[in-house]
Amino acid sequence: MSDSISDVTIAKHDVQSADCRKISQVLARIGEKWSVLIIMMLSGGTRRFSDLRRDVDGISQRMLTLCLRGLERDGLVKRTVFPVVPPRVDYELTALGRSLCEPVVALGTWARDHTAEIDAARAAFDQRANLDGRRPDDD
Amino acid sequence: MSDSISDVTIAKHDVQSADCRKISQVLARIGEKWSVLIIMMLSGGTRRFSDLRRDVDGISQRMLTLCLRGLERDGLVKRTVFPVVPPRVDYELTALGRSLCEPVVALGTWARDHTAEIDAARAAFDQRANLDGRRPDDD
DNA sequence: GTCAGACATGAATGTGCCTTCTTGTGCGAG
DNA sequence: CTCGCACAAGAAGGCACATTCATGTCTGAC
Repeated sequence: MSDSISDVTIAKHDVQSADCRKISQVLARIGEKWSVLIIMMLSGGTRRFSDLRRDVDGISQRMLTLCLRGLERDGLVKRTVFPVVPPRVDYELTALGRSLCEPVVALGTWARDHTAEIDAARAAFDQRANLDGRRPDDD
Repeated sequence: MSDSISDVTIAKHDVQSADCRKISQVLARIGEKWSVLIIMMLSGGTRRFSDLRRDVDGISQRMLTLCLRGLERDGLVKRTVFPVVPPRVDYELTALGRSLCEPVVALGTWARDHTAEIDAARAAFDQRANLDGRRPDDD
């Protein structure tokens, strides 16, 4: 195994996996618990903090703040502070954020269409694991 | 706020957010660190454990095992054990797993195309945060 | 007997998201 | 003065994924 062959192989592979790793990072971010909910809500237009808070079932003020901050940091969301009292803060998707909606919707469509299959697979897997009392085998 | 209006509003909203939550769960799963790498590798055809181990830079035997088991449980991957010594175990995408590749690739394309923007947004956000020594404002 | 190969798993630890609870800010109303 | 409003943030703890290290399994070769 000469260095030149090893370099070529690794270099080629790195290019591929660098893409995959970036995918993975993006997925990890938008896969955070509240991200998609919030992105999809903002896809309908600018919303103020309290609107979002009320409409996202189960989210706390704290989590909403954190999530919005993360999305803002990624450039997906724009935050607008109004110099009024009581304070008012609006959030809207940026162009980047809006461009993310399509692939997210596509993935969401896939998830919705295949939920039953995934759940069934999990149930079957767990049943096989329980029956065997160990790792299920295919032999 | 009568019960009927409240019920209608909540019911309608739950339907939407139930979808979003399922999306979020799926995203969280495939957003796990190694999932996409492994899915995309298997998209090229059946691979044996040790092949995957060698080709995924940085993954340990342990993490590969765990990740593959998770994907198998979700029905995305099929595991085939050969009754030979030394042991041989092959993994391949199921039809479900293959159907996932398209949306994942679409999202990956988006991520690759917008990496620079996200990175720039992050840098800008962090710089604003540092300059202000506090929460950046848009006023 | 030991060792190797290929894969799976147990145990302990680290990390980061998630959550709850609490406090802070800046004004106006009473 | 206290309280309310709308939003942001600090502190502490929980939980699950990720990691490292070690061990286990089943055979064949030596």
